[in-house]
Amino acid sequence: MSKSDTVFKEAYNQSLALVVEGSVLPSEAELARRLGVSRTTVRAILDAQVAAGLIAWDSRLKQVLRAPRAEDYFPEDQTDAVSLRVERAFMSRVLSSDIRPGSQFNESDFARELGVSTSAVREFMIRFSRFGLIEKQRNRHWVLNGFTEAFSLELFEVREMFELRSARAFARLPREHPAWAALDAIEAEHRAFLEAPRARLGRFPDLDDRFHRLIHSASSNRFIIDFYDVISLIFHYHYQWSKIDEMERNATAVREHLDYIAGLRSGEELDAEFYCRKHLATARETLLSATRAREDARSEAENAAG
Amino acid sequence: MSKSDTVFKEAYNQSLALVVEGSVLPSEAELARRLGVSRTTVRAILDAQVAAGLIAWDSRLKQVLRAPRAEDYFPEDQTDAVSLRVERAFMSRVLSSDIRPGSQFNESDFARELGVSTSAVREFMIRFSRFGLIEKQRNRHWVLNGFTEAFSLELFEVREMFELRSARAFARLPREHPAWAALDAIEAEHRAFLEAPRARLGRFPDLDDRFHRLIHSASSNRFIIDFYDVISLIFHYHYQWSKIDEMERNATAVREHLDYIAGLRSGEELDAEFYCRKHLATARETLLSATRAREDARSEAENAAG
DNA sequence: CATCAGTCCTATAACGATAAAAGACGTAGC
DNA sequence: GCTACGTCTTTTATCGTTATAGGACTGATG
Repeated sequence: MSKSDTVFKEAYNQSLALVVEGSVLPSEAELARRLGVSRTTVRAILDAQVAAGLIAWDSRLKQVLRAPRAEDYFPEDQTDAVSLRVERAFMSRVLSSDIRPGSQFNESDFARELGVSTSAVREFMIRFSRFGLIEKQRNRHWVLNGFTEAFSLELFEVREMFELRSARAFARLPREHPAWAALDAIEAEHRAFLEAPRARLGRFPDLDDRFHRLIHSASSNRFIIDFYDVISLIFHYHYQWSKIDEMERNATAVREHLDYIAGLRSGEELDAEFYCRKHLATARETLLSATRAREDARSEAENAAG
Repeated sequence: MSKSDTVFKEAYNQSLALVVEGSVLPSEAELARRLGVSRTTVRAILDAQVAAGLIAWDSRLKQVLRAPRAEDYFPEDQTDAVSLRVERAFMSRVLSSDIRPGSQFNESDFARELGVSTSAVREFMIRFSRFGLIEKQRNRHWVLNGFTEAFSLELFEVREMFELRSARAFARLPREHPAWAALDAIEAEHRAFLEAPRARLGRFPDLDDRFHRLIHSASSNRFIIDFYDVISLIFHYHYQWSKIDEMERNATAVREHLDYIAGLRSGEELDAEFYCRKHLATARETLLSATRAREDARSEAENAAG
């Protein structure tokens, strides 16, 4: 095989939303813009829609013939890039409790298990090594460091430094800076969350991510902003993994965010700093308790085995 | 082609230092340890030495027949891993003044130019992207951000945060901690430098690197320690590129390091912090002036061309 | 005359293959 | 009984190839 057609499949699925009976599809360039792909891919999608009998396509006229049915969609698992599949498989392995820190990791075994090429795994490992969970010596195997308590502590030490600095920078931004408008919008989303938390269950991680990224962007420092990718990834998988008390944790975080936002708005750097620290301390504890639980589970399993 | 035999060639060249007329080579395992390679590679080296008539090899006896000559060595450019060649070529391109920030970068052209495969370039780019000088959008080309003044400022902002924290942590280390002994050794090297700077010309970058890495290690934080790789790489190529006033700059840095060391030893965190800040300010200025000179050269060239 | 589609070329993502290097295991020699 | 060597297996580094996606150019169309 060669390059996978996940971009095509994902965009094809998205494009079906525009296929409304009796309507006419826009120009290729317009479709390309809306779907976020190139015109080449759009043309491939249109060809496929013709083949499926969804549309009639003659140059400028793209007439919808029938509404899409469930079987017109590509299965979801085929729409993710190989790299994403590798990432997910890898993270679920790292987050699972049976990884001993310092254990070796084999590229080709993992590739075989997932049904992808060794290069795909290899490139993932290289990309992933900046997250501090794996390391390698030249010409030797990769070593899994394990998602340990030490890792969480080190991660949060840097996060605190970076976010405090960013929060202070944010508080100093001139009032006409677009970041304030973005903050207003995010604050509104938070209030909506408080009002109907149940309806928005599972959508907090995304909001959380956007909130913290906005804060970090005020640093205007690519290293600080990039570092948030590490935190973001860890939290992304962490949320998926530990669903206990989700509602309560989210509610706490939302309230802390609102205080934090108020602190930023006050223009008093010390206020911003105070609420920033407070929120980070909570987030730190949440992550640490999960990390400890996993480490306990692992050592217990080892004792039982040994 | 497949995996390159640079490990073999490099180790072969090194092994020739042990080939002294009339002597006998140690065991395979011992050689492997000394050369830092596997026994497999050692055996390949011994085979090659036999083929070159350098030694007679019969099981445990490895009798040297003649001293190595100049032509017994592999040329130096064949002893570097492909990845290292890619790195060097890439850095000299980024550091050269004719890169416009935001310009595109083509994997296959670069691969053809260097005579390596596209995968080699690709893996390098992935590895290198954590240095903040390049970026990519999915399914699109790489973008060179350029080694601009903004880059240097952002780099130093983070460096200051990390090194100050590390220096404070260092000052707090208990006196029996091995880091203090390492610091003693490095201090002695600095004093030797002051006494005979000319004899040690060109060897300061290595000393500088080891000194700062030692400081950073006191943070016990993998993210802080890893970040020093970024700084180290930038400085490595920067030193090679800007040789003006080298002696003077080195002498200043050595004196600042000695003050910094004294500050760490005093046990007063404020002292350590003061001299740390002072040294970092100098380093920052040095890098910035070089960055500005390069940016000026570029815009001048562009004006001349436009 | 701006927007659209047809066509073609180029660059990237992913693959599988191969030689180099690492490493494991058993046996021989001192 | 330890150390060293012979042999074999496993794993990585690097390569070249292929299908997909991006993008540029050009003529057609309203």
